[in-house]
Amino acid sequence: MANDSVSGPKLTRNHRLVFEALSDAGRPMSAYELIDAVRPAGISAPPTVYRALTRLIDVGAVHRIESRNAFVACNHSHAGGAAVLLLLCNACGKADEQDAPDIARMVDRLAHARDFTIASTVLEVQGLCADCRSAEAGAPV
Amino acid sequence: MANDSVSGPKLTRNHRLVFEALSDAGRPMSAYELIDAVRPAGISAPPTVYRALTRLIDVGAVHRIESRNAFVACNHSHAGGAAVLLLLCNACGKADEQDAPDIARMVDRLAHARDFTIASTVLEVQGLCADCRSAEAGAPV
DNA sequence: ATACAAATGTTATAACATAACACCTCAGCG
DNA sequence: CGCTGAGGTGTTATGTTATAACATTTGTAT
Repeated sequence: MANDSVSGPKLTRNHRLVFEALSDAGRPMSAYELIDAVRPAGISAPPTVYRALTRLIDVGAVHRIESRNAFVACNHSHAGGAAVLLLLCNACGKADEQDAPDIARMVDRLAHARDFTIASTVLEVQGLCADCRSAEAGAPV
Repeated sequence: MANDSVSGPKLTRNHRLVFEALSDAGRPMSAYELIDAVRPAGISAPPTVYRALTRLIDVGAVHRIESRNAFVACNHSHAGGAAVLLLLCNACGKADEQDAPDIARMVDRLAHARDFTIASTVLEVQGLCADCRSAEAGAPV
């Protein structure tokens, strides 16, 4: 687990419960899957989980996957809050978070050339991860 | 309008109605805004509009904006079906579609280095467009 | 102790999207 | 002509994702 202690701002019990559920899963989860996961701890209302997610995203401990309406625990050093590229496998569902400062820089440059002020950046790729591709090749139907 | 005649595969009346509504708007619309827009033409059920959107996205006439659950008519030459970068203004709501073959190439390269096979790519940037930024600077409160 | 800011609990509902199935339309063909 | 099959459409219902609104509690500083 890379982010056991998100040190900066204080996180509450709810925040920690949600983060740990997501982190333990090791894969993206929908908000409602997460609700199911923390229900045993007594959380069962959507707003509670959505609030925790919003907070965790703010502090950089969680990423939202826009193209899936899902969330994933950040496993990544976060050098400077730069944009991150997510490789999303359509077969196993895993999300592989990549640092891509060079790509982020080109996006910045393009935006700047258009006089566009960036607030946030979404870089997501869907496809087949290495494992699933070899599995598919090796074990046909 | 760049895409008045999406020549390739045959589009039906419904497809055209939906595309024209979206194209005429000149901005992103949600599926349900689109339903309202085509209701006068007799379309009023979500599946009808979603089916048209799916088709239009397949033929490249429409883009889905993942970070907004919205759709926008493509205004763009589509050289080779390469990924496109969307600049999304949080103030006026407009979507500015940019060709970014260099960025797409770097994404491809990174994915390839990770043995990841790309099916599709989402590149979206949220922020303030040039117009809205000057408006904000010039007319405070 | 008190008072304020932030987080939480709770109910209800809004917004986005699809399953399932019946019917229609039209091209191709005997 | 009339059959047939594929793709599109209409319709109903429901599933999934997300937030509004407001009462209550908790944590913290004074």
